[in-house]
Amino acid sequence: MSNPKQVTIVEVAAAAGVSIATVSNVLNRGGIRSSKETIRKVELAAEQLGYRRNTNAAGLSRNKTFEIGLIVPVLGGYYGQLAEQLQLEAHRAGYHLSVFSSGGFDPAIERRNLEVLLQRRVDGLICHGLAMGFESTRSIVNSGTPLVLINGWGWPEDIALGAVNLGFSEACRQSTKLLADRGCDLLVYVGNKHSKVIDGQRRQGFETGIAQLSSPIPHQFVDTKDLDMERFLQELMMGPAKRVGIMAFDDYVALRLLSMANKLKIDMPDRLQLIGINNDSVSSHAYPSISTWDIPYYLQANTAISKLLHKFGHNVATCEEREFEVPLTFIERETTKI
Amino acid sequence: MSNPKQVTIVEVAAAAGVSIATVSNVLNRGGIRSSKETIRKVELAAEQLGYRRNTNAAGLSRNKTFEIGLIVPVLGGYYGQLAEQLQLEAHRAGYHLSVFSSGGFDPAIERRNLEVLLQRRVDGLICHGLAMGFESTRSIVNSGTPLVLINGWGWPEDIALGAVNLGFSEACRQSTKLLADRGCDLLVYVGNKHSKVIDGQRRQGFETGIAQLSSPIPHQFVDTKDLDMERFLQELMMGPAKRVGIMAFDDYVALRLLSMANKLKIDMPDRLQLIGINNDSVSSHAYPSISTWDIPYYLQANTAISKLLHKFGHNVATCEEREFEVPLTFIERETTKI
DNA sequence: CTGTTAGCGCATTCAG
DNA sequence: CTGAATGCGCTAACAG
Repeated sequence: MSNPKQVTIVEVAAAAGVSIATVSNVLNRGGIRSSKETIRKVELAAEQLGYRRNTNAAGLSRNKTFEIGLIVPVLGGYYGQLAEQLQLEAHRAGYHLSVFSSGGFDPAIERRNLEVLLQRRVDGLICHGLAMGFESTRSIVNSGTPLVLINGWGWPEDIALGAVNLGFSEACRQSTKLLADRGCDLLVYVGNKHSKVIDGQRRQGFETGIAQLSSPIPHQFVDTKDLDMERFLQELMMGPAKRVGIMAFDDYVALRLLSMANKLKIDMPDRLQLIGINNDSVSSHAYPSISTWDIPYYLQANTAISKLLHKFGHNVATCEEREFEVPLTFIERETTKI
Repeated sequence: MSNPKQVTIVEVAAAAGVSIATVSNVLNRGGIRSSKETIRKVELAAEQLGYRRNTNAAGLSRNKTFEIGLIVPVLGGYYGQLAEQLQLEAHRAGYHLSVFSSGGFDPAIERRNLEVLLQRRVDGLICHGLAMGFESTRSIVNSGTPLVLINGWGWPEDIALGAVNLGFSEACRQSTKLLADRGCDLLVYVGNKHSKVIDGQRRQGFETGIAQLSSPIPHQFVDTKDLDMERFLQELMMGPAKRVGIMAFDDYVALRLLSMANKLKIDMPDRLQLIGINNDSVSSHAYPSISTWDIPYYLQANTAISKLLHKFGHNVATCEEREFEVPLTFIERETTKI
């Protein structure tokens, strides 16, 4: 017995001198109206007794919890921003959002949290960058709970309702063009294979961009993990390239490159140009400030929630496509401006 | 009717040819043992039918949810790290943690989330930097749900079980000494009044430190909000001080100062020294890298959860003090090393 | 309009 | 060891 017994509608009913059904009616403002008098009495009694509805009981009774579960890899940066926005959108629709972290792509934790959410009978699920594979996910989530993926490319229809994906690929594609236009004669993508699928999208966009260049430019791929940044930049500067353009995995990777460039006194943007992704606050506060791609959190969150609401039967406009791609917008700052 | 009807113990019982009570027993590994044979039958049936326990119903029935609610001002940086750690500790104790954000100290959102959590009958609550005042909080949380505060100084006993606070004050106090030792002849605290109570702690520690200096050093207070950093740093450099020591509100503020200093080509650490707080990843990746105070997340999370567990009746060691202060540890980096 | 009743899914006595 | 019965707090018909 954890809590010292909370007030229930039974007590409120007694205090107000009405039946529990009446209490339930007035307190939830259902279709049924009550007389002014009873409303007053009930509200007063509820107020005085400090009544607080037990939503678990309510959910049990009507088989609907008005809860949406969210699982993100980590509570910070881009994921955190998204979560905030999702919470807002959920609230707007009368739901609440419970946020869980998979502890940095840990499949075990992710799985546990998924299980917890399902056991809570959440009405819907939003998952970002599922670390588990198709099969694993399917076996867990086949209960009929609607699932919307964020940044989930090519997931089977029987698992997820749909997905809202960020246009990383396109952003990276355009970045190569942009860096080429700015006069870069060597292009490099500094990835992060830790975030497997997202890294894949970015890399692919970069490759596509390279292939579409009007005049070919040498390029290379490296990964943050096995990279000695200092040595890497030094060699770049001693190489034949007059101006190197780097597409960084995200703003944090960009910041690290930028810091090292500062240390090596590399002239930015003359000898080195840099583009990040996310428009994290660090990108604008760094010196020089980092050009980056901004994420339309509102659009992202709104479409994700809308997909769920639609499934719930709410009458909302929602895109038909299963995989909706939201475009990023370029924010030009000092690392590329010439 | 949101979900297309989930499997219940009734069906499992039928399939296994036993009663629901038996199912409940074997599935929850309660005190009561069952025969090997029934265990097998039940587990098989549950497995095949894809049974998943409805924790809401279970919670309703035993008046215990094994859920802990967490409210943080924002899902990112320090707060995010803490949330991750709290989730871990909660898991370890057999609870799960639902994370909510108050959307950046928004009292309305905070209040709504608190209410939601209370209505869900969470077993316990952990709140970080409550935006609402004493009275407001008391009126909401007086239901008997145990509440532990993080960074809540001087809260009345009838509201919160206790608090675990970070030693910001002490860290700032020591920082002044340190900057003085490094030869700074002007000390300034760049605060952030947006985070009222935390800013207060830091400022106070800074003041104390100043007062305790063996030989007095001129000092000043400014606030991030109404500060033109460029002009501010320029004037500092043109002033009489040979070496300025800045205690920044946190690593992000420090990064902004550092970036501006880089832009103005101010020599760090010779003419300007800088200390941040939080040991955020940016502090180590900036150039020059930022000296800062590291937060013992594990200790923080562990004591917070322990306080709750203790209240729940679990037999755990827990500190007696109502307000437990966890000390920060200094990480020296290039902005102060000479 | 208001009260009565029958569940929601599960845990928990208390008899067999 | 197992099962029938009761209740957790609330909602949803359905009667009055």
